[in-house]
Amino acid sequence: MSDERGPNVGAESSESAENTENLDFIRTFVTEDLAAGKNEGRVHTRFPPEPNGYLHIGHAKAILISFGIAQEFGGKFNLRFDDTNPEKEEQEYVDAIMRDMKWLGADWEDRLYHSSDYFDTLYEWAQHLIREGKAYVCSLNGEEIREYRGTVTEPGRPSPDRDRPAAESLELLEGMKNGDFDEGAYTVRAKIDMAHANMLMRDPLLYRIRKAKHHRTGDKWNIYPMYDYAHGQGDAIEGITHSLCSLEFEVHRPLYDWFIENLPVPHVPRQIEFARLNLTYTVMSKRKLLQLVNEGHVTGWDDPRMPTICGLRRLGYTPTSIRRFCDTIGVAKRDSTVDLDLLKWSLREELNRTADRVMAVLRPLKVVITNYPEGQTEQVECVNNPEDESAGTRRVPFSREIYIEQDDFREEAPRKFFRLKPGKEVRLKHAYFITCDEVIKDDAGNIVELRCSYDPETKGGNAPDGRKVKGTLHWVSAEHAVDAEVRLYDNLFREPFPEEGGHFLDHLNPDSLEVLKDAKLEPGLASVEDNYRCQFMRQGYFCRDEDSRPGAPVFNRTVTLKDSWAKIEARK
RNA sequence: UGGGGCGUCGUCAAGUGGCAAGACACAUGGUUUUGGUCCAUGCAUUCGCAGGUUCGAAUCCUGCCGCCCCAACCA
Repeated sequence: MSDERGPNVGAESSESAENTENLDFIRTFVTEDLAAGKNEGRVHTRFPPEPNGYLHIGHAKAILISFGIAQEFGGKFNLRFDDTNPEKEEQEYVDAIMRDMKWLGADWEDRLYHSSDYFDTLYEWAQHLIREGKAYVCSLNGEEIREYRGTVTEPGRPSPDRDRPAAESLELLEGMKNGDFDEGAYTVRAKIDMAHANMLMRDPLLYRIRKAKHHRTGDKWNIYPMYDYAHGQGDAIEGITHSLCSLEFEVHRPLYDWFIENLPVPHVPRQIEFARLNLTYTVMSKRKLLQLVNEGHVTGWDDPRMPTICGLRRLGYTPTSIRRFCDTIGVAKRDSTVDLDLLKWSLREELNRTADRVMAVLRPLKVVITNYPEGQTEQVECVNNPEDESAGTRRVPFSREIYIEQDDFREEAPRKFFRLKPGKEVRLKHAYFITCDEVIKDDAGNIVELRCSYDPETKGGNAPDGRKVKGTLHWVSAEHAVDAEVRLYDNLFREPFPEEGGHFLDHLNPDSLEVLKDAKLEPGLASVEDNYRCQFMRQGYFCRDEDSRPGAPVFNRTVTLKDSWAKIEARK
């Protein structure tokens, strides 16, 4: 009951101490805000994607941080499409983003919003700023604006329109909205400080003229708000308490706060920035991902080699493993690049516990068991998952002719090679011990078949006389095998940092995909559904691809098993 | 260069004045009908560097070094 820490350590204080233990810096801020009584005790976050590309694993981190915090603090989580640039945004992306977020488990319930929902309010607020003398309509063109802005070391100069009377600006704004002017003729700018050390505060743009059709508002608007003028206001309107974003927006925060302070917003949100995710052996920028797709280096956004959510899903990753990964990497402010091995580990960790073990021969080598009765077939009992007894067992046919993996036989093998070699005995998983008696070769000297003999006493894989074998091989009965295509995926890039040292495309891994057309699967695999995940025993975790056709299944290798034999071999 | 950030094991990441958590990776040994899993052990006398304050510093102070972001009518 009582310990030696003294009477002051009550249940309450030790509990709160536990709760603040190991919190990342954002959760610490949220906890402090709650303790200070801010936001009426509410926690409300959001994810604000621009619908101009597909979500990738970096977005998954951001989504899971915002969604996770809302969940942990009993708060709410919104999805808001930041659709302020009609030229780049498309419905296709909107649909894909929602699909991927649902798959990840980030539930926005009925709170789906768009920045474009706020265009009317934003317009009124722009009028408000003009009336207050805090914004004006500027006639400088793009080049001039840049010129007038100055540089990081020199202050800018005021626009000649900076002191345009409010009434005149208001009228011009009305004209901009109505489409009276050409694109580029005018902009609306906040009047802040042309000498500010932060370039973003040098009279930033609120609106530009764009006579583009918007995927939601159609032709209603001829002007569209800039990111900085829309984002924080959207947060305020939705009652977002903690607006979490990546580090590059840190310099935007003074402007974010300026708008909140100078507009009649209903609520004051707080922006907090964290470091975005980088992963070894891949690239994460939308531009580069788009280039990979457009130039045909991959088959599409959902190519299993892509770090996109849909690519990872197709490769065979699970939502749970991605959540686990994001939990493991944590949240901080320092730039970092996470080892791809950690992502792979997250998947293996889950699938080791949950995936069925099945037998599949990727590169078949025929074995004839000469002393096994011709025409006989028997069913052997196989454990589905040694890590989970409740997964049960299944029966797999065994017969005189089987396939084993080419790699599992060597005519000349080192003593450490535990697999099949002439005169040696190994175990066929769940079946019998066999001994290699003869190697059959074609005219070119290629090994085309093995003649082996089995020991009928070893059924199930144990010898009554207690003799042991070092190796256990997976196999598939030739007569019963299901033919399949298997796609062996590897890292898209061969360098851990493809963006360093030359062009990233120069570091593409030419062996990122190997297609095996002649794989042999155990019969049960003929009838599984797309996306079915399992372990191909001794080889890795695989997932049935959507390219599968009746009678012609296709499997993707999601991740290999750890292979310490390969390591030993590689050392030589 | 002006401003804004950041520097703790190979990679992430705790720790915020009391004497370096954890995870991945790696290494070694054991178990094993997956060379998988699992188990055991090892892996930063040191926290970018240099001074200083202190009984005591990764944590406080000073200076320096390095890396990232900002000069789109993109987000």
